Amino acid sequence: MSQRAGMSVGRIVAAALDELDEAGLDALTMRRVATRLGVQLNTVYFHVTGKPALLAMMADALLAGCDRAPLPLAWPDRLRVLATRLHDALLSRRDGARLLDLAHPDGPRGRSLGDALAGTATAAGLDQPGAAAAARLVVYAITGVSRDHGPGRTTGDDARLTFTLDVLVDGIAARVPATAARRAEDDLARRLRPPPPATRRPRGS
Amino acid sequence: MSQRAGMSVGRIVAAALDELDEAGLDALTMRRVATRLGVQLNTVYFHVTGKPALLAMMADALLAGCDRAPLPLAWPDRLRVLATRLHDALLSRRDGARLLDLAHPDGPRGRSLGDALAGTATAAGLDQPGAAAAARLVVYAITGVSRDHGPGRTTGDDARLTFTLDVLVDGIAARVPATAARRAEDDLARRLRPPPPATRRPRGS
DNA sequence: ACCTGAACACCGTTCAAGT
DNA sequence: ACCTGAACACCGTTCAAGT
Repeated sequence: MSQRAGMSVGRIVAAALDELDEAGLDALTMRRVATRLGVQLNTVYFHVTGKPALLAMMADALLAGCDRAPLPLAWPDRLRVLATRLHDALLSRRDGARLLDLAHPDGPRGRSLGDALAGTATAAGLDQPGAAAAARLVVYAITGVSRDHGPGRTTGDDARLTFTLDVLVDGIAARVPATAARRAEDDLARRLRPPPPATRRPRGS
Repeated sequence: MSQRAGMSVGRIVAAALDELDEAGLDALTMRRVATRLGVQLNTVYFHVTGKPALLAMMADALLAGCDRAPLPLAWPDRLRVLATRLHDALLSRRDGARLLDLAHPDGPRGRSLGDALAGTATAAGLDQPGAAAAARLVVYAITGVSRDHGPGRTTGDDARLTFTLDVLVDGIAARVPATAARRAEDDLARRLRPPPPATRRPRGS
């Protein structure tokens, strides 16, 4: 019966994710989270505004690290890696995909991943609204694929992810005007050339 | 206080959809549906298994007619028309997109639309698993676009739908092997030739 | 500031009847 | 068969205190 339970938002979010894994999204309850933490219901409410806020923080936590590790430079590979990491993240917890589109994450990790995706589409040569739409489209597609990915790992599931990524990459590539595509390629080539060469001096001077 | 209220599943689903329009998905309650029908709560439960079943039937009703009216023969146009109709259907009711991915519709209209989309992808030249994946992808994308479509009609919303459809059509086209694409084109050309010519008789007989 | 105990106004679902 | 009335076991959220 200690007065101080040493509670924190971080511990609450972690416990809520564990409860999600065990009980599923439909059975996820503020009371169950409190019970799991060995604490009174209102202790949770002291640290967290309410259930929607908790769900948003859970969704955001799920996306942690999706855009952390080093990414390939070429935009198609980068898009594939980002999308695959999102896919893995959503499958790492039970009902992860349902959680994501129930409470779309405005948190830092969600925005960071969205920015990384939009940046990748920009690198492909899309303009700003196009890149934003492409980033959303990737999230829609991956969330859907993850949601329908049954708990029993069917062999066709990886094929569906691959197919989806192929369609998206080819579709985005086709939306890039020829001039923008060439400029994006030049950008990439310039970044790949190991030492950026100084402006060449005329031979005789 | 009439004993017979003349209740039916159809009236209940219609009332639930009206209640959805007025109150939104979060406030949609079995009791509110009953009240709207001027009937006791358990009258609803007599005709409907439970709330999940009602939501599924609502989602299915939302999809009615998406694949009814005549469709263009060429697969890109057909895909665009089907997807646009789905988009319109999801926007025709408040929280329509959220309803759809909360209770994905196994009902007849949902399957019918899914079959129409898969058939369109098959007409493009995709094999069976590819066509199924493409059909799902279209639904994921349109649902996402519709969900993020704010209640205030922004001018950029139609542009986002167009962009999304462009990416999907181009991406699907790129996934079709060259031989399958030519066969699909031949199929279409054969169907467009107005009178199917009888097998030509040898000149002399 | 941090946590408890108790309550409020709901909710989905079910049970026992009525006609 | 169709509908009512009343209840059960919850739920998210809040209020009034304690230390």
